[in-house]
Amino acid sequence: MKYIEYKDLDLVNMAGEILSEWKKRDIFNKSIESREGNETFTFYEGPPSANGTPGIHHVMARALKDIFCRYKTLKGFQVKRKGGWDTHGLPVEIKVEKELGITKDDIGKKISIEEYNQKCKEAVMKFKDEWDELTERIGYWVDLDNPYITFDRDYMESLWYLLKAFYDKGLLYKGYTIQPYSPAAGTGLSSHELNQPGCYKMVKDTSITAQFKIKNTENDYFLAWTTTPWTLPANSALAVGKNINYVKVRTFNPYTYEPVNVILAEDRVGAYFGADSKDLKIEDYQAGDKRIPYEVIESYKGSELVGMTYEQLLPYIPLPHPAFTVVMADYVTTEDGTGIVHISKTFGADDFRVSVQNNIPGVMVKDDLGNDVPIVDKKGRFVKEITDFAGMYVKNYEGKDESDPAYKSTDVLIAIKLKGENKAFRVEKYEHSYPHCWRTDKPVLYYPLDSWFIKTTAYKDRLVNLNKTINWKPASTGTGRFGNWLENLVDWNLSRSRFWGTPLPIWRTKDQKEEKCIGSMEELKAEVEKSVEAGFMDAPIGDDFDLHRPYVDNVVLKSDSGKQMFREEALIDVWFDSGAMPFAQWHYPFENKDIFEKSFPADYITEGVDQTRGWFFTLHAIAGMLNDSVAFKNVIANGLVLDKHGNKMSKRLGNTVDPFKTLETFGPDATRWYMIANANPWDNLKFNPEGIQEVQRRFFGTLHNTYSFFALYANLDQFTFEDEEIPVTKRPESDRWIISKLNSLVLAVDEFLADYEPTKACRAIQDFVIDDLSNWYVRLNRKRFWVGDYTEDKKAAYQTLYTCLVTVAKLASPVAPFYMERLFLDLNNTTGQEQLESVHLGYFPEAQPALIDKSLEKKMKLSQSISSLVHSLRKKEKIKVRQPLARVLIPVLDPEIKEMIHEVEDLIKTEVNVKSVEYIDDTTGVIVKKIKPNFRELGKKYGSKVKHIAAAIKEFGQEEIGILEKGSQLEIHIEEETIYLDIDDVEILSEDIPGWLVASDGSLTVALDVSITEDLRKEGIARDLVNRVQNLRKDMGLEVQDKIMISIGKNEAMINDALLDNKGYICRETQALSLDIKENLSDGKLLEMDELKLLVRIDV
RNA sequence: GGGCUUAUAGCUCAGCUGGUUAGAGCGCUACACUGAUAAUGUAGAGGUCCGAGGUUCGAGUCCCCGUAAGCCCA
Repeated sequence: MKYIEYKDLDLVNMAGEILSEWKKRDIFNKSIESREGNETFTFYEGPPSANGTPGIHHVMARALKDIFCRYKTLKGFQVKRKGGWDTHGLPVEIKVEKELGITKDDIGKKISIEEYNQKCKEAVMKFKDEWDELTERIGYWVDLDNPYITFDRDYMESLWYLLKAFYDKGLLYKGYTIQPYSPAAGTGLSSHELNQPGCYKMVKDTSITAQFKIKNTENDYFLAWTTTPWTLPANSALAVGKNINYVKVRTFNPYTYEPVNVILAEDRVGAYFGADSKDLKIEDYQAGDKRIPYEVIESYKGSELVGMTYEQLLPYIPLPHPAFTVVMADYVTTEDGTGIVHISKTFGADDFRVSVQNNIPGVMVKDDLGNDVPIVDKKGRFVKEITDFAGMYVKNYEGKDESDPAYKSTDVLIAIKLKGENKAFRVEKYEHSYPHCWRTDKPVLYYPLDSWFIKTTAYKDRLVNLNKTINWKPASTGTGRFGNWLENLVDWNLSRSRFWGTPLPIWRTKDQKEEKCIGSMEELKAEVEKSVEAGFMDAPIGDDFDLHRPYVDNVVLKSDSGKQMFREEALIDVWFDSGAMPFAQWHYPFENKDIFEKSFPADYITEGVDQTRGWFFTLHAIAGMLNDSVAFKNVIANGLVLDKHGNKMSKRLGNTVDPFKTLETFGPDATRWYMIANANPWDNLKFNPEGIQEVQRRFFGTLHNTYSFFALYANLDQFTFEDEEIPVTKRPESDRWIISKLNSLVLAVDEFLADYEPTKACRAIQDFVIDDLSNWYVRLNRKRFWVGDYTEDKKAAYQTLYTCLVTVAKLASPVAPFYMERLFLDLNNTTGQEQLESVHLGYFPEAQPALIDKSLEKKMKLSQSISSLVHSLRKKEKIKVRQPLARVLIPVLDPEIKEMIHEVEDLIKTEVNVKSVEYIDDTTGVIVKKIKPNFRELGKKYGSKVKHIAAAIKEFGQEEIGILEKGSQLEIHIEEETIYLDIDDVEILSEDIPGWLVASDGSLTVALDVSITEDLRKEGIARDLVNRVQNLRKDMGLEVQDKIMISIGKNEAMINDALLDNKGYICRETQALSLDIKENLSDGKLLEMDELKLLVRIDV
């Protein structure tokens, strides 16, 4: 059987062929089945949403998932990977709304919820086929046949189970958050609705800078500015910035003319006090003066103000301490206002958050049912407790004519009241952008709305600690982005008021006094039966009951006291869906308990860094709170894929890359390799197709060339690895070297992949293939493959190269699964070395440390450096490599180095075509040495004196160097101090050999003898001839193994001698049976070699 | 506004715990090689290591303040 020889490398078609082979032979399943009973490695697939087409970044993400699953499979683990689809949520709904040309309001009116949800269900899998195709074509092995789907009843039942588990632990509660709310429409608005064009409008509002009197002072006030004066009755705290500087200013209130001391940010003084008032004297002030004097009398850091208390501004509803305290908030700026921010817990999202963090209560009143409600009702009116303004709309929701001169907004009325009470420092109209309801065009309020929460804060410390056990790649995402997020955790708002999602399984009585949380289908059925008995429902529900809206909404349950219970309207956050996948993908705990237990937590997950607070968090929170465990042990948070200029890809800019086209052009392997090798996956990737091309040419091209080289000659020699393997120790030095390098590579790649460093692994493989294997080993050993008989040496060469290629195929197979499969099969199918039908069913190569010879690697490095230096000298002297030279001289001071070079002498000699390598040591006395300070050593010993010592060392001549080399100490004087230097404090290098042509690199120096003797010249001519004959052979279209006869026209004696002296060599090299010099050669070809002309004829 | 990341040659990236000439590949220029040949070798040009300060005998590397870009959150 022969190795397949290829014309050229077609990575695209090759991948297609491999793909159909895999399918035909069911290789993916075999890669799992063949590991049955082995230790498992658990991977969780972060479910994509198939309602859009996949992009190029999905290639990156999927490659990253695939690489480690394949690697672990090679390491013997059983790696099951269940695919999944994320199907619920807002993006789906919005897309459907758009398609149907409806808005949220129309749902339940123009279209029934039932129909609408049906549309969503259809839409969400719209592009599933494209996704599946991409997954397959990039070689991402994942079980697409049995995926988990978040809208499945079983999946949702697991979600209900989990929600009930939270509920039973007392971790699921109803509270409120501050959300955009439209009193005119009587509904909350999502951020998506707020982002509709035209929602934000410039409006002129009355803004007030209010004076908050500091407790236990005569007339000291904090100044805080607001553009929503109607929230001032709800003020319960003031916020300052940590690093902002504040000052106390002595001045007068412009409305009451009373003397006041006001505190505000230093940077804002200019905005409140005119420069023209600067020179005025406090004492000269007369009540009513237009210009008011001021004087800065004290200054504070923001942190110094924290904890100070003040009197309630509008004391309608008293509150206990710590209300009316100064707190710190990160969002305070000095761009406008006073640098002190008024906080009303019930009417601002930031305010609410800061209040919760500081235990500040909100200003609230009791409603008829005894529940806490804000001081503005749902219609936008002040409640009766706000006596002065009771029943007044906080904004103009009743449609009053604002152009009427008598019209006064509530904000203005509040301003008037404050002015009168010496509580307003400034009142002015302020134009700013403010959101409006897209339905009613009326201003939006930020308003507390009911929400269901998971009390994540109760487990904050545990979640923080569990996170510390997770191996994050990169680490900073774990400690920084994710860690900080956990440190500042707030309760998880689960509620979404939408239609297409998992309904919250909680039923309540009308009076809100009784409630029930349902955790399974069985439980629901049982409760419904009770309800049917009680006459609340007509019929029981079956096993096929759909848990979606509107069906669950129609379920009315019976409370313990016999009352009707209705479902709380909320759907849950879709992130709960995906975060629950470790449980729900197995329909846990209703089925597959054992599978779940074996596959929890995950060993590895990876998604984009944008998932940090999405999937990564919800996985972590659910697992941490319910199972007291991490959900994943290792995680790669990969970066973005940008266009080649570093811009974000977007449809609008038209710089997106079609993954299918990319795969069609470059094939999956080069694409994957490029994406992983070019930059660490957690860095953003500047995607440039030219980069893939380079990978294709440089890495895959070189590897393929190496294989082709091997295949060509191995086929000629019929090498199929049938013979005994020659012990590595018995192989030539260069074989042992590349085998040593190969084993070092195996260790390195294993280590990198185990450490989730795919980029380093790729680069190591790449360097090995290109530099070590192709450019050095193969180049140096070419002759062994094509000259002479099938000797032991040749066998060793084949075996060595084969081992290198097959090992590279295995090492690189996780990243380039198609090409490496091809390479492996092409090799292994011929030799039958391993009983494997796929490289992916095999095992990761075992490194044999005994075969790693670091000193040999070092030797080879030396020979490479020396060769490179000689090449550069030849080049300088314009002596081509074909011309043999007599000798290279290498000055060596270190006998160890000398010994090492000596061992690779032969290599050097062939590589640079010289007859001998000679060493010059000290004894010859011709070497000029150079001395350099060893800063690392000197720094340790002498610290600040290093500079002076270095200067002294620079002055040293050969004599001082000699002293140190003998092992004696050298005494030098630095600033009246005597310092004894020894050999370790310096580096001694040979620099020059007078009268020779030298080149040096670091500590290596070589000299080349460039004199060409007659013998050398003759040999050069012979080599030249070989070269020309080879060209002729090629021109004649001869095969490598074809034999020829050479005839040459007679020439001058020297040339004839040159040819005859080297006849054996010439014949051997050119596969010639004879070489004759003929007196009269008529029909030869005239060859020009430098200044020579030869008439040559070749006969087959 | 906050958190995190990134910034080194025209481009893509290395640069370990600080050590004195900052590297590689691609690209460019020149030359060589010519049975791996749409390959390969050698050499050259190309750097205020984003900016300003600081620590240190010594900073691309450590600290601080900025600038720009990106992501997430407000």
